[in-house]
Amino acid sequence: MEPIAKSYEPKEVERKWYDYWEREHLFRADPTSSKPAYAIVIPPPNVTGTLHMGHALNNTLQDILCRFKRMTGFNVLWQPGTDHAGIATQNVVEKDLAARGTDRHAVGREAFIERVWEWRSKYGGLILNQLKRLGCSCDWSRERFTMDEGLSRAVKEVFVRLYEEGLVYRGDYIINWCPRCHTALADLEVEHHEKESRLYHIRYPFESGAGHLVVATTRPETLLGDTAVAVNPEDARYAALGDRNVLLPVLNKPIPIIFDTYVDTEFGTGALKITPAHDPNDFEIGNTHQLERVKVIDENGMMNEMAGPYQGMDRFECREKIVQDLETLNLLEKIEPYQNAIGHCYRCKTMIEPLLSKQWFVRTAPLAQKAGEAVKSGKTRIYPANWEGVYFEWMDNIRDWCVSRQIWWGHRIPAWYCRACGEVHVAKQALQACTRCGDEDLIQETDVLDTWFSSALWPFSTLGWPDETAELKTFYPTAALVTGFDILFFWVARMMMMGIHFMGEIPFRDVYIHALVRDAEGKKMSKSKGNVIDPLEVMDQYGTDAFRFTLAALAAQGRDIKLSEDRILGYRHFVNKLWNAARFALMNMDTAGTEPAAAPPATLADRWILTRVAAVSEAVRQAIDTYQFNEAADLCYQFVWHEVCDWYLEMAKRHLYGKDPLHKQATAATIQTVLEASLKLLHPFMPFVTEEIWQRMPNTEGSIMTAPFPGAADFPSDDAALTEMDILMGVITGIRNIRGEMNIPPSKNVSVVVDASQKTHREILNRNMDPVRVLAKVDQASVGERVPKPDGSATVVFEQISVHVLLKGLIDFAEEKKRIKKGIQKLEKEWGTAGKKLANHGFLQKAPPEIVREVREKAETLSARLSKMKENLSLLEEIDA
RNA sequence: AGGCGGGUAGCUCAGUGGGAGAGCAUCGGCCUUACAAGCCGGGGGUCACGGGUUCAAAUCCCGUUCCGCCUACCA
Repeated sequence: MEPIAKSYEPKEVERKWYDYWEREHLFRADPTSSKPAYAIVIPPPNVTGTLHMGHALNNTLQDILCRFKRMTGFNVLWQPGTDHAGIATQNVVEKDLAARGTDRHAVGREAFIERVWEWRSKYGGLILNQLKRLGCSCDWSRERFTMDEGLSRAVKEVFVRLYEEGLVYRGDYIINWCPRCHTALADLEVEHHEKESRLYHIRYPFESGAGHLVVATTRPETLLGDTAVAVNPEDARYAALGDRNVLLPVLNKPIPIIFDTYVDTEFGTGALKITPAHDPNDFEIGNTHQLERVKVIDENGMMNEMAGPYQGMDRFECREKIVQDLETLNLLEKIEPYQNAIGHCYRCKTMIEPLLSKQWFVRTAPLAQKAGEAVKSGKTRIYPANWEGVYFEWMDNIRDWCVSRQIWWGHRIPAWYCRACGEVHVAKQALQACTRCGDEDLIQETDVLDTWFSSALWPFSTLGWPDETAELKTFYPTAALVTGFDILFFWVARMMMMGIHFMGEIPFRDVYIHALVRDAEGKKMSKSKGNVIDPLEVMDQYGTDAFRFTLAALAAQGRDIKLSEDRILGYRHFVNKLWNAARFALMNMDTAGTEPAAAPPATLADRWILTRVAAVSEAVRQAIDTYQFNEAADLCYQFVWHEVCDWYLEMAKRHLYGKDPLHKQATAATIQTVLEASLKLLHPFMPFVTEEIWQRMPNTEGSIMTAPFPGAADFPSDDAALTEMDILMGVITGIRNIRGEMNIPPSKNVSVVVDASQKTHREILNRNMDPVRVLAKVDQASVGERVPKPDGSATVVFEQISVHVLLKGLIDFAEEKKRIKKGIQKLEKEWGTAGKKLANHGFLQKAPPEIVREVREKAETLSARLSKMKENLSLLEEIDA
């Protein structure tokens, strides 16, 4: 292996180790393993997709979980794959056709679908390769696609079974129609945007006699399809109307006035025009009153033959014209500005047209009830828990799911119609003949299923269902699902419903909902806003490990992530820090040898760092297990940088550079232990750099991926070392503080006199004066009891220890007095609050005893420190005087 | 309209009953043989505002305000 470079260069390293992991089959799951199973199914990215920040975060978190679980002894399956993304993919290929001057209708259905498959085989793997760059440890040998043979079989099976159970039906309903995509959309696929709009007050003349009824509407063009006007039976204004008719303006068609409590007397004029074929509420009212349904707008958003003189006009054009005509007829009372939320297609942003149409639906209520219960009972837990409320809200108010789509790319609905008798057959395969009339002329339904129908089966369809496979047995239910909240309803809720219904068991035990990645201003990243940060560019610039670590460190629960490049830069520095720590360690292991020393590590630093690594390992395990990725990342960061590098390695240098071979070896062995542990702790976050270093280390075997994750039991813990080290750090920091404030250059050594009133403190310091000398740049040092403050010294007080730094000729008395006064002020404030508490009877009586004891001890320490500092101050003042 | 989340240092954010923290930025000192992508030290906060509960509140409750998001069939 080539000599270790001064700074970490991610590019080649990343490719090298990813290839190695794949070559060694380290991502492979084993359905026959005796280890406990841990499975995650990937939220399948669209085949049309390219990696964006959302994917990067989502998959980084999953990879952290998978790598962590492998290292803690689980048989891990991370199931990868892609989604066929019906409308999105069809749009892409259609755009391509348009560029060639043709369209799908000219090409024909079969040839078109063939083209989509071609497109998919050419570009569909793009995002998966990008996931590999991110380091994702998916079991690629099990890659699935929602349209592949096995999954298509599962889709058919589910559809047919639901139909047989009466949970799938076909019927005439108002659906959301996208006139551009030419398909029905589920309620969820409609985005509502607040729009400046107008409320038109239109006069509907009475059929008989004079006068009119004024109706308020935002959509005057739909009046052509009105089949009634409704008022509230409680509304005194209209009580006398009886069963009169009004005349539909322009068309002069008589329509009845009906009474329905749905009508809000407060809104508009209290009279509501009813258009059952073009409004979901009107449709419902039309049903109860058995009104005729008159469709006046067609699938292209154009007025049809029922629209009389307006036939052939676009719906918006018609609106303008009809308003003009109403004005001419003196039937327009007024126009008010109005704001309302209007539905748009989530794919193409075209305004939705509610349209009466024959569609396939899934009856969701019975499925939703069980899916709700599974979370209520805690069988599936949602993290963070506040999403449970959102989940319940949706499950409790669920409406039937319109699953048919009038597009070509997708699972064609397995239903056949008999041309002769009209019988509908739902079956897994085409029938030879109609079972009712025996006719052989059967035609298959042309609609396909909503993309989310197949995604809803993902946790079991990918494992081989409906066959009873070893995979299903081992990995279902899966352990965790990691996803963004934006698809909580689209996907998570539906997987719950389908999983429980068909597997008889929840699809996953935990659902972890992570944040959305926004730009540095907190705006949603979008191409149109131009504020998109491309994860691939970030990886190029900063390295994948730094990027992944940033995402993890920012992934606090319950808050969106504002991604700023500063943070990524900061964590790149951390990667480099780790790299250099390893470089240092490796250089010294070379010279010290790597066999564990004969004598156990005896220095305070060794005992301390091993105790710390034990505690940190445990804390990191806990944090990852509870999805606190930011906590885990931060623990690693603080530990590696500020404990291992800043303190331990600095203290270890003395032995490494010293002449005692035994100490040298013991220290090298501890460094090896601590470095190995650090690498393993960081591996789930930074897979590449940790593997690179791991492979360079002596005495490591195989990949770090298969190394056991550190735990508390792996290291000797020694609580005394923690308190001793606290003392030592306090003294060193104190001296450094004085040096800094007094502007003593690092090249200049100082002498110190330590006055410690406690015997244990004196012992600790006497045993560890060498590290103090090195780390605080001290030449002469002595420790004593009740040592008088030397002339020309600056003093820092820590616990009950005074450290006098001799600064003959260097000291600026005014500065020193200022410094001490500042310190006294700070302490007095703290002492004040502690004293207040202790003077409070309520506190002494009601606070837990250990808290009271803590405060009391603190007050004592503070007061001892304070008196020492004041003593110092008065000494200084004497000298000054 | 309803619901949810947020307001903590200049910036980005942790912290959810007992010591206000991190990273970046900033200021001062350092080319100390792992690392200047570094080392040492300093400064900086009325924890949005008002009330309440509690011995004790950034943390729990109520209200106000600002920001963001989600859901919704008042035309």
